[in-house]
Amino acid sequence: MPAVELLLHSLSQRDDLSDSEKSILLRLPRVERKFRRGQTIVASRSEEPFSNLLLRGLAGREVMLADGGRQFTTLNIPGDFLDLHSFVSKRLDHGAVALTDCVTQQIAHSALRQISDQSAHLTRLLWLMTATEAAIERQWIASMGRRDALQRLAHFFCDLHHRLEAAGLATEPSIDLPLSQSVLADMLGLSLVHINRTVQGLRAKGLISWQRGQLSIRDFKRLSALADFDPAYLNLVRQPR
Amino acid sequence: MPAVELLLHSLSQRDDLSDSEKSILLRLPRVERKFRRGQTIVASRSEEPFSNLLLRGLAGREVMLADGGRQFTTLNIPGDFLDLHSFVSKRLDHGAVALTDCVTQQIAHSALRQISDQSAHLTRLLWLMTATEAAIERQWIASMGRRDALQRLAHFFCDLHHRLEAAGLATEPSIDLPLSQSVLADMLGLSLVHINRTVQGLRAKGLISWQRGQLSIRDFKRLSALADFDPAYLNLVRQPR
DNA sequence: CGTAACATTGACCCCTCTCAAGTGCCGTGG
DNA sequence: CCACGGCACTTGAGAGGGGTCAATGTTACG
Repeated sequence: MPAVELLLHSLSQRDDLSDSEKSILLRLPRVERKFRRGQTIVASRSEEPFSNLLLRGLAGREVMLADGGRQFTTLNIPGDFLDLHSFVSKRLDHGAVALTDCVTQQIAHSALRQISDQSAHLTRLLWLMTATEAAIERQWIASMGRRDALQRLAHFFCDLHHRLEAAGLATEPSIDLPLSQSVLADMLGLSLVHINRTVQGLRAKGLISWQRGQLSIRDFKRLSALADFDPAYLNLVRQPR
Repeated sequence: MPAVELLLHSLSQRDDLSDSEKSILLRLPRVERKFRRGQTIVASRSEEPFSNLLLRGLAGREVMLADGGRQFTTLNIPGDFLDLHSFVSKRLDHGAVALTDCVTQQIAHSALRQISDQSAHLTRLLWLMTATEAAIERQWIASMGRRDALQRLAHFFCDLHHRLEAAGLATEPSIDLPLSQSVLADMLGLSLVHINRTVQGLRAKGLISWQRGQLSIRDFKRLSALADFDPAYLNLVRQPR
């Protein structure tokens, strides 16, 4: 499925799109690019004249600290923009890294600018995308501040599963998660060793299994309860915006 | 200074505004409301038909956890919208609380809708405001994940001072910060006791003093270095958007 | 001058980190 | 077909940053 249809799917879940709006999106000029795992998709502080829509793979927004520490602020899935906000902020406050092999489509800011000038409604929906990402990141803050390692990991898995499901990429309780534990550590602000023990903790409780890049959620109810997870922040409600 | 002029000031720092754009902002209908310290300004999950622009006081965005834990995700200062994103997301993913006595101006979503339909440029600038807030929150994540208590507090003070300065509310190295340490603890994801010891740590190093609600930054250079602080994420650059 | 809210201190504990080894898997080359 | 290296995962032991509990100062204010 081409990335723009993923985008269309994602927007359609939040509001109705007219035929002309759909065709504006489908006719968006875009340039496809491939990245190997570990490659930087957009460098921190760069000022590119386009935004990247993720078509395949998983990517992360990373903030590097002076002492070499790394912290991811989001895990992006197909259908997400990695840096839609650079359309308005121009300069990126973080880097975007391919966590698996990735395919993106670059959409020129000039094209987004045309949408912005011509369709107020589409503009609001794109704005909504950045707002939803901000809401996800806010939950992330709550996790880092007030949830211990077990709850934090549980919340991460719940969030990810819900988003993949909404994107139509997780029909079953099982999802593709080909990430190393060291990446997970930098997502959740924990050490590699402790992530390992925490994953084992969730396995021991019978809440998940995770092997060879396949994550299965064995008991969604108990996992959500442990994580104090409530998907309301994902704005998955279709209504006029 | 009326809140809308604070808003105008804030937008003007990021791009030039035409006279007609200024007058659209200045003519925005708005309703002033006062809140006492501790009052909820907007309840979590509420769906209000307006957004709140903070005119005076300090407010926080709070996420409550099931176990009674509280985590703030942002400290808002005068000129900030507390919930501009509710214009597009409709339902709020967090609460907004008055941390001191506050005055806000409520701006109806219908009025924002008119701006959105009539001025693509102003819409992009409002969008930029939410994007900048998201960038601030991303730094918050990096802090919670990878900075220890001392660095985290230092980063918080640097961020706050820069934002107040940009808003024209901190001409000197000294700023009003009438917050209790218990609020700070919930901002930074630390315990009250540890915040107390950390504040004393910064004082002992001669980096700050903080008494009777007055925070003085004694050595900005060393404080920034300690915190690994770089204000680029605040988007304080005037350029076409 | 009594009370409430906030700041400070001490003692002890535990969650998570760091350091250091060891294991298992897989692709490559001999 | 096996040896080898690399990478990710796992495990153990010890240390420390930060948490909790509880008491004591301090300040503001009615």
